[in-house]
Amino acid sequence: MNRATAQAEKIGPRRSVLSDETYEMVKAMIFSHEIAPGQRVNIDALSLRLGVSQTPIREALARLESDGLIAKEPLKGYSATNLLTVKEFDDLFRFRLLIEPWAAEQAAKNISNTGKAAIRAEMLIAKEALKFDSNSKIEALTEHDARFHTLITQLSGNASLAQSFERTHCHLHLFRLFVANQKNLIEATDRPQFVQELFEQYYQSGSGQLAIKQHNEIARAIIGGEQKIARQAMHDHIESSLKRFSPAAEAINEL
Amino acid sequence: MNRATAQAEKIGPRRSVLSDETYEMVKAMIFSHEIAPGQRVNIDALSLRLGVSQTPIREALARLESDGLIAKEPLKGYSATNLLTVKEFDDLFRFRLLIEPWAAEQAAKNISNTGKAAIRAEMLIAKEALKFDSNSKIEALTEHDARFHTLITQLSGNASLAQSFERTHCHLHLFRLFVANQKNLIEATDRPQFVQELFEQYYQSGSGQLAIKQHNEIARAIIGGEQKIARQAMHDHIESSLKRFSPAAEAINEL
DNA sequence: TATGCTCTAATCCTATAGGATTTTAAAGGG
DNA sequence: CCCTTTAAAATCCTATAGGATTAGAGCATA
Repeated sequence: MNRATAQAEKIGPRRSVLSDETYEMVKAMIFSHEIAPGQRVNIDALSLRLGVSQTPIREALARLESDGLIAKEPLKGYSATNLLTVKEFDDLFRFRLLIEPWAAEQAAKNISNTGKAAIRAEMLIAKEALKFDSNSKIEALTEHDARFHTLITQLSGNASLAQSFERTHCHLHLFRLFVANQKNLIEATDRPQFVQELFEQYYQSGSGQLAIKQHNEIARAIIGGEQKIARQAMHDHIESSLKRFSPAAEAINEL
Repeated sequence: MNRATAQAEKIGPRRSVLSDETYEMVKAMIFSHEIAPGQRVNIDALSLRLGVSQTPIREALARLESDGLIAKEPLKGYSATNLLTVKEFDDLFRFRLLIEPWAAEQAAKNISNTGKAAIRAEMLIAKEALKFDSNSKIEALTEHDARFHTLITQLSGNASLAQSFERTHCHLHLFRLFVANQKNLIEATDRPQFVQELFEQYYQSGSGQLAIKQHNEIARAIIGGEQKIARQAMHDHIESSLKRFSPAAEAINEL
């Protein structure tokens, strides 16, 4: 009796296992620079911090290592991977240019009613996100961007491709670049002018609208089943995105 | 003193950590059907079988899950993933057609002397492997194939692409299909004739030579810096490979 | 026969101790 | 003052036992 009662008193039965939750928590910590790039990750400390034992921590870290978010040096320990170098940044976008336009084309080819609904719903969220102010807007837009691109790779119907895109974790990497730049702005106001401009120009005002506009074009093409247009629109969008974020990567690498 | 001596008396200092070795061991067990597709993977049993404690087993399984080789059902346990369905098989090759021809083109563009040497060395190994008999030949050729394609994705210079290819584990999946077919042949000699033919035709006699011939063409083009030819040769090779293996996937799925 | 309960087995998670390795710091010699 | 050697601390990695929770089988009852 009292056992059942005790269980009912909890917020509810645990659905996912502890290691999965831990994985998400640690990923979020990396996302938000609570674990900074390059920083050592102490298992004991994490264990205390998250209130779980070492076992789930280890499983989460093993998965994160497989994802390329955490690096493991045998007998030394784990540490968060560094920010993308310019080369890695470029490779990432080259890779995206290889797979995402094709994904958009296939999505347009195979689009279903549920697919259309999913795209429309996502674009509605984006429209709402534009109304937010500064920081929460950036966060909301980043999340929308991640979901939008993930959705299209899934709608391509190719599981290998979708999984491969997922594992690039490109939005996490881009967001980390953003946070790093932001931190630099706060901590060092005597930075070159161009970093200031970078922040204003590429993250704040016009950039959000531009990305959403491009997303809308892609969405329209896919929903309309126009394969070639969808492909081209996605290609242009990624190239535009590359140009927008490139200075961010370069600025960090020059420090 | 005696500590140094004791260390020297061992076969050598352990380079990699136990969890890494465990990862490779379990992967090999999946590779060879010692852990059959769909079979449950018991942590305790593995722990006894490999002579290591649960901790490294858990880490290895977490990574294998991330690789898509093992599936985890929360609070139920791990199990090896099933063989590729025809759809997954098709997706995988479609994805390879997307990235590998481009990789070959880039490899031709950026080829260095060390790159040339690596390709030549790999093709020499392949030449030797052709001399082996039946089963060991197939194994040697599979391993060569894996190394060859991995090498080219690495020579593309694009880290994202190389990593993405690596994580498809395509050769492991293809080899599992092969083993499954072979097992069927042994255990059920009354299978339709076409499976017999499949085995003879696609795995044994001419197939090895054909793949090596195509590899040689790709190798020549890359070493010669002929981008377009390298691209086309890789494209044709993968399509040829798709046609060769496709019946294997279909035969298994029809069981 | 179908439903509900109990019990067993399996699995996940925790806790803790000890060996192995690296890093840090200090002491001594040049 | 600086460098090398040595010792100690910190950290990682492994091993093992046991509690908590869940899934599934077997059995009783309507």
